[in-house]
Amino acid sequence: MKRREEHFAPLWELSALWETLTEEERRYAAEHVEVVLYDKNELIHEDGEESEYMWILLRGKVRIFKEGIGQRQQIIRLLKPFDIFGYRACIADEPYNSSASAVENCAVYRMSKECFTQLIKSNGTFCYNVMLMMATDLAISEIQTVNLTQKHIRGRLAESLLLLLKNYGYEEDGRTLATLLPREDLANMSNMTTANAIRTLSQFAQEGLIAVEGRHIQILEENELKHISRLG
Amino acid sequence: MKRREEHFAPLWELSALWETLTEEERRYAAEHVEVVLYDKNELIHEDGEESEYMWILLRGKVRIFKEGIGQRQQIIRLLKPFDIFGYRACIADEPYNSSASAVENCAVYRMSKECFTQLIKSNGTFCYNVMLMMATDLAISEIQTVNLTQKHIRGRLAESLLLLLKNYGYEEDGRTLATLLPREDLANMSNMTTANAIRTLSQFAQEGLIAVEGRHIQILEENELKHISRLG
DNA sequence: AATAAAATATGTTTTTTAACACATTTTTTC
DNA sequence: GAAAAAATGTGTTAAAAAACATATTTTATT
Repeated sequence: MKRREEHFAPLWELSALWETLTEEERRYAAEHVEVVLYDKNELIHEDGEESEYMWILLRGKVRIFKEGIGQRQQIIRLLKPFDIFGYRACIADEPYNSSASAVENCAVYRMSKECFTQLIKSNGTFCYNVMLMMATDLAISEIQTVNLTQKHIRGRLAESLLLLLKNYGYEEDGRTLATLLPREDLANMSNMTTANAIRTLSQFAQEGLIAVEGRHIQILEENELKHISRLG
Repeated sequence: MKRREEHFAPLWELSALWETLTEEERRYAAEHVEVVLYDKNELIHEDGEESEYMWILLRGKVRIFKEGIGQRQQIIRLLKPFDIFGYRACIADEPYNSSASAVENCAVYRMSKECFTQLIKSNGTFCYNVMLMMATDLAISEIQTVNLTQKHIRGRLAESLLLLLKNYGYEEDGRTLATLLPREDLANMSNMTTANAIRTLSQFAQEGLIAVEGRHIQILEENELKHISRLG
């Protein structure tokens, strides 16, 4: 658990959300924020743990997940730089409702719960923007529930691949997903066993929809994947 | 579609949420709210439709659901009087993300989107309370995703029965659920086919966990149901 | 009250997916 | 760089749940 200090752009230059802070609030926030580094697969917060911080991802990828029955975990969302997490629990002043871990080596800003809720209370625009973010997360969660419960394996995996594309985009070649996930994570996103994720991925490759080389996945037939995802 | 006017307590006497409005805001809200009556099974709003109102349930029960593949519908939540709905879409200024229909004859207050968002913008405490509500809904949605994807049929049905108990409680006899739902709704809550909901309900009755008489369901072994729900 | 429609109940078959097993490859660790 | 551990790939079997079928009961409609 190395926790070196490092330099990053100030909070208010990261995203539209933090721009809404006043000069005074910026100073206040800067005092209550610190850089933390996490190693690949390191746990950032755990489901059920008392909430103490909210985080802003600076570098790397983070998975938000819940453990279900018999250690099976469901990935709820994957984060990219400047996404925030842990904010729901801070607002509700409840324990975290899910766990977060680093997909790869990560850097984050960590802000104390007190600071975050204070900013929400003092700045209406900021509050409204956080609210909008939560409204988006709620809609996504409800859509995801139906996707995961009603679609078949192929549909669920296609959905996950398209989600990765939407979230992280392509490498410079314009075809290879800019995401290197182990098959187990793909399975945990798609509510299936690892063996079935591997098998279905092979099928997609055989059908020429994707090309697979280790964890590098090329999307060859996006429209066909969309079709499979839509049908179930 | 009968829409008779009827008298109900003013908004601010309904729940803690609306108490936070100032005198002026109460007058403003009262002007933008109207009573609407819905018949059993009548659609209140539909997934994908442009959001125009948020609602406060006054009398009856409402189901919030999403249609998935092949007309299968997933019930996301069931509402009781003074619960609000349609607010997420209004805040995000998006189309509704789910549909709402009356489980039984219902009365609601209907408030225009403009009024609701205006109140949120003008009243910080009110805004924070709405935010708390959304934080709760988000946590419930994420828990529900894992429940519905990872538990087996018996676990999912037990879960739904316990949810009905928690949400609507018992009749005067202290044993019979104060909820008369068709088996199809039970199935749609629990992510299973109607036939399987009926079958599993019969099994539970045979095992002495519940007693069934038409749509009246008595909970006999709450702890055992909790156990089944926990195990999956 | 008669009829039609919808809901409930239950048995059987088929499909889907998890579980298990094991070989092979890749990645970590010392 | 060798050994150990983890991840990938694939076949087989078992379990879970949907689909289908049909009878019966209840509820709605005229």
